[in-house]
Amino acid sequence: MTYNYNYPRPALTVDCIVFGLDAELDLKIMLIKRDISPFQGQWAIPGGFVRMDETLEQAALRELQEETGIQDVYLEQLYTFGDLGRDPRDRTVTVAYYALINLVDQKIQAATDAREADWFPLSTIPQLAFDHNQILQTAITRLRSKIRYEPLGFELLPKKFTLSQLQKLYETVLDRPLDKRNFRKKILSMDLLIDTGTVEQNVAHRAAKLYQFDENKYSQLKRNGFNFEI
Amino acid sequence: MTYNYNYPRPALTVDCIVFGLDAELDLKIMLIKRDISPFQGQWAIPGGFVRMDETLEQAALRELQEETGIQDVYLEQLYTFGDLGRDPRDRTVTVAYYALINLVDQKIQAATDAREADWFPLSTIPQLAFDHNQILQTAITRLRSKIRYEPLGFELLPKKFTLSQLQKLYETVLDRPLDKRNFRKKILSMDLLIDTGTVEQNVAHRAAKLYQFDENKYSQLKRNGFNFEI
DNA sequence: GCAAAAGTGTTGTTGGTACACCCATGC
DNA sequence: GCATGGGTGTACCAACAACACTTTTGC
Repeated sequence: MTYNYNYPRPALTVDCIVFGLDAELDLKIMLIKRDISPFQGQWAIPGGFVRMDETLEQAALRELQEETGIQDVYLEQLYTFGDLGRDPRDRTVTVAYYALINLVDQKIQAATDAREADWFPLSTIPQLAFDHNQILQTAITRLRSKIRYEPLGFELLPKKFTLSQLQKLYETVLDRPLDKRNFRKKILSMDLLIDTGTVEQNVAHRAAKLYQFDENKYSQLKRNGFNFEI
Repeated sequence: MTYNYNYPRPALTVDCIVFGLDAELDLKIMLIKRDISPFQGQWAIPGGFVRMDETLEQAALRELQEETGIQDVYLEQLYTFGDLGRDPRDRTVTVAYYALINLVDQKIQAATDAREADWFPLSTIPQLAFDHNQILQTAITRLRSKIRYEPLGFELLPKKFTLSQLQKLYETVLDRPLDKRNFRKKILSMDLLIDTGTVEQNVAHRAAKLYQFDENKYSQLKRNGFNFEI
């Protein structure tokens, strides 16, 4: 077909699944209570319209900043949803992203612009506005498969973390137990963790070593064909 | 932010990378010569505007049908591109898809609506309109990684194929040689190929057995946690 | 001294890789 | 009979899985 700019256009939004890992290593997502119709009073994931002068990623980052105060976050495009009935008022296509953050490092205040917002554990997600439950499901599936071959886990943990925390995170996301010795052997053999020389504080048992992910080394190895894998 | 439907909207298109495998097992993509501005006379991938009454996937299928005559094709969403300068005339966001077909089975006529269209081997892709080279690069990367853990290869081959054809396809896409005995051992051990009992015809050497991919068995195994992998 | 989590090696099994020759067919 | 690709097995090695006890620390 030929280009013709006078056809009616679908509305275009971005929406964002924000995964946050709390101090107890529980994985949560941020939801916002809608204060207007449609789906007034229902929970939804943060998002909003794409402006003419910003890229899709810029729009997602801006909405996150405006609605949740989140900044400097790992963000990745997830999928674009465009089914006909997904917005009851208008034809709306949304480009979904997902973000990964650590709730201890960032101290996100859930509600910044007076709207109600909160973190929900994955086990207690209510019915969401629009097709947001479907978007969430897609995000969980993506996270679950991608964390096995990309070092996404370190985006969810604090900068310095113990091997047990890392293992527990993988067990949470992959939803199955992992053998402690084998896990440590595998992770340490990749030689991508820097021993910070410090240990965790204020624990009622032997203090664990704190490690940091070596991003520089990883991106160098990756260029040479190395594949991260758990 | 609140919903407001009166903001100006970006134009929304779908574009599609069509991978086709020819009789010589060369991987090609379909390009169409643009007959209007912008990028008039340059090659581009098929695509066009999303209508208000069709989903994104329906739009991609319709454009493929209109511009290339292709029907009944494996189609998957690739990525959504929305950089500001990608269309010189207007803000345009495109949802890119990729399709996989076999050129022998389907006998695609490249040009159906009088416009010039042709199949290009990946080694001789010209400079394309818009950001279509970038989209193509993304599609090649996706195909290369996904063919290793999803049975995409069978979408590119004819329904009945020999093990050598399958191996050559994998060598083409992965861009490295594979060991014949190990490849056969691996593939046959998954027990997903049906021996059709027939052999290829008119070859000047020992005729190879023809196999078919067992889709039913695969989707059943997949539900039980089986992972295809080459 | 006890509770709680950190840390550490070995063995058996499985799957990957490397590798070379005979077979069937058409001409 | 020769050229062409089809088809087959074994041996070595690396990675994975299973598994239990000692160490450190705070109380």
